[in-house]
Amino acid sequence: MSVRVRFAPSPTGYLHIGGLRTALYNYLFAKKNNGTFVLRIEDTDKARFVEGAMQNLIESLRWAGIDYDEGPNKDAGFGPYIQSERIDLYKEYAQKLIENGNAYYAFDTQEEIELARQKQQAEKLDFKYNRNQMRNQITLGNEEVKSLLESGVPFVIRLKVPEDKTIRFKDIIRGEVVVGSKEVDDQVLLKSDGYPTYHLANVVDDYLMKISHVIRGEEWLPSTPKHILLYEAFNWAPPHFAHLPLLLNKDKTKLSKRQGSVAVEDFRDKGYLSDALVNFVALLGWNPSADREIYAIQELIEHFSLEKINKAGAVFDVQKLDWMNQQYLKNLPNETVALLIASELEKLGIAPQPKSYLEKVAPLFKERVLFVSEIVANADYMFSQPKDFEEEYFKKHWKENTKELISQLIKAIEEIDDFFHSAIQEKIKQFNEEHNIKLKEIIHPIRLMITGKSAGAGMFETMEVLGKSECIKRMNKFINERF
RNA sequence: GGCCCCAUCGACUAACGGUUAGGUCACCAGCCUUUCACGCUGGCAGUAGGGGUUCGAAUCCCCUUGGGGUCACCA
Repeated sequence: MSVRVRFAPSPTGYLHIGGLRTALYNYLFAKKNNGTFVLRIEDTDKARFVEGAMQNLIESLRWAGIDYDEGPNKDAGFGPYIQSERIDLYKEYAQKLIENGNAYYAFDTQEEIELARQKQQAEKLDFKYNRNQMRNQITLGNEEVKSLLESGVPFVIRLKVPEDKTIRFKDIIRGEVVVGSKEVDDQVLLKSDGYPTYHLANVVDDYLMKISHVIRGEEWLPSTPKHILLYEAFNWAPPHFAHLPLLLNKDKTKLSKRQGSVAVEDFRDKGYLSDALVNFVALLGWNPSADREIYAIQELIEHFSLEKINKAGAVFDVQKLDWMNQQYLKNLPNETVALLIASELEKLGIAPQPKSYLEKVAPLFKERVLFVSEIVANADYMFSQPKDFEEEYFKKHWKENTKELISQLIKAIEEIDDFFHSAIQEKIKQFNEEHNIKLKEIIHPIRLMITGKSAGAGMFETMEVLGKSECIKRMNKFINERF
């Protein structure tokens, strides 16, 4: 049997980080098994329609490097992949369940259901739709139903859950799960607006799209018995199930936007690299060996297995993600980092710099920051003359004789022909020997004058990149304006 | 509350009955050093509790406790 999996998000705005992981695991499983990764859009809630949400979702997936084999605009014969375009299909299948006695029409209004709910709550009972007391095909009889239907009153179709039956299914991650049918409500399958509920739509689609493995979040575990019942009602073989542990907030509740960013696009905007995010998220709840942290997507695919997925939820803690981002950033080619710096400059409205220049700036800073944005923020002096000078730094390293030394040093620096860091270093070393001073005594004042800051990349390298005349200009300017 | 799921350092995890319970992030100390980082070395820190089973339990079983999810004409 060929492996076919799907990621089936509801387009309600953005791609949730938990959704990213679900998509990723589906993707990894598909690729590992030479299978097919399907994207299906579950937009059966008209009330929650969000303009552009689907495009946004697809864009986020693409950014993360997760491309779908089948889905919107990529029909391989199982489409359409957008549920709102499949409405007739669900009606047709709901009808089949009516015919084979596994579902029934119901005409209760929202108010009537609410009333029944309150009544049961008053008696301290859990709410369950009582098919023998409500207005439906069972209490009304077929004749009455027929005329109601003809008169055009709104109706829903509900699943007729067997009275007393033990429902069992095997979850790849959790083992066997057993639930009594008493615990399962007569779920609405077809809503009064003619749209299906999730339960009907996902079962029908998974069957029609020949999905072999349903890999989804653990929040679906409690409703899986309903789905099993539906497969049985249709007389279909159910797919394999794997319910993923949840991603958690720091307080261990289900990851939500109340407690921080959860949208993939937010992480992108903050400057996280997609490879780092994917690597990090992959290792939340799954780990191939634990003796290594950094895995390229191809390696994730090679090692992936559903059996090794953890059962317990995983706290989403960005500390390790930040570290991972740094790891990826410092291993990025300079040309790539240069591009990222360029777009960061543009974002801040700073004048663009030549590509060749940025490629020299990149290696100086890429391994000392977590994000590219920090390069621009911390090393602003690489893009314009420093305006502020750290006073503490000045006090600490500027001595009585420093000014006089610098005047002479500038002359020495002017003599350097090939302004490379090695030559600069050599010249300064010579200068130090002549004046009988240590490197420490001169390098900090130089850093201060040229960068204004106490922290930065290697000073000789920094000088090389800035260039001889710029360095001299800055030193003269400092001396002239300061004293 | 009913039902379901879960439980190893602060966080992510490894150990598929036999290990001084390992690694990574974070934290602390040191080294490196022209600052800041990177890097390197070391340290702190965990099997929720109680019963079994077994020669032997983090690992298997039961109970307790704790946490989470879910109970819509939302997905």
